[in-house]
Amino acid sequence: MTDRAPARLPAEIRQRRRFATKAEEAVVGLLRTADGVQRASEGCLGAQGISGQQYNVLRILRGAGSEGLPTLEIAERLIERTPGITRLVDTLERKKLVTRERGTKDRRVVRCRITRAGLTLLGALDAPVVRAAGQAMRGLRPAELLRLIALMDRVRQTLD
Amino acid sequence: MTDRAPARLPAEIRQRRRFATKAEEAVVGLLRTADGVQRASEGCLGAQGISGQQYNVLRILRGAGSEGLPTLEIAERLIERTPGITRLVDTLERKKLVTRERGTKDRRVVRCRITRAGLTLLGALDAPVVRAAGQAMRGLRPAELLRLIALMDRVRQTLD
DNA sequence: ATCATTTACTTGATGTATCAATTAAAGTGC
DNA sequence: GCACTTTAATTGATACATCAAGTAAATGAT
Repeated sequence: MTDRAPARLPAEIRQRRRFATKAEEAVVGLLRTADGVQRASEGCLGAQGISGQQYNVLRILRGAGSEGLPTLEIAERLIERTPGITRLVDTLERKKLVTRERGTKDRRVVRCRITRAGLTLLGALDAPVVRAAGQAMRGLRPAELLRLIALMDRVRQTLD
Repeated sequence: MTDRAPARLPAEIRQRRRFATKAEEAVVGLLRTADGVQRASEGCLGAQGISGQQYNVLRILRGAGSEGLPTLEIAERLIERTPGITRLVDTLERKKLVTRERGTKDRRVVRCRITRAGLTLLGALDAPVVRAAGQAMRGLRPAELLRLIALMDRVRQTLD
């Protein structure tokens, strides 16, 4: 028995290599990081009893102003795409956070608007959400944050 | 009327600014990018009739080898955390892709193992998944890919 | 003018996720 | 040995997501 023969392998590398390629490692890293960041940054929404998707719909409608937006345009702007936009807006309407009315010119479109109550709710969340985002990203210095943003923008440009 | 007074603002900036901070922009970018990349890279799973979470459980169990893993250890290693690990494994057991047996030493733990069928299924997915990841990340050059991975690792280190 | 197509949403069926509460076994203190 | 806590996993209630199919209005083609 010579000492050139490795006695035992560390237990962690029984999987020959965790990722076949760097692209795969990046994909997993992205999903993992997004899950953690989402958890960290959406924690403060629970206090107001709305989900992340509902919050994003409200933000989109606030951004759209008093003209509101057709239902499917909200879906297009959402962070996570969903075929369930109708029921998502249903929920917000039940909570009196948005209103809907069928268009007069084109009677197929349903225009959604945020209510006063919706604006108030969003107002109460603005500061906590910004604070939570800052916390979630505290591991990076400003320049690194910019680099991360730029890299992800580039990834998205080639998607679809 | 001097030309120093701006005549009108572009319509897009009726929302004073889209993000209050760069951290918030990064958080939204992360969620958006992850959603798109997930869609792109998990598309190939549909062919085998399993979800991304199910696929990840199978990969974890393949990595664990023949000893398998206790149910909750799978949950800890998952990309996206879930309280629904029991039912996730239920589904895989129904599909005959994993087996479960209660431990003899500690009768609380349930040890999960991947079956031959599970390994075969994973084997059929390995190449498509790597290919899809490469496609999803084709917007970045190798050095940029490494930088993205490193930045996200740093973000995760400060989470929780 | 009529019919086919597209667009904008809605609905039904089914599956998956999430939270809180529960069971059962193991460890801990005395 | 007996209560007390912790750990591992399961279950029930309810919400949310997803897919396929459907409705109704508008648009386009002949």
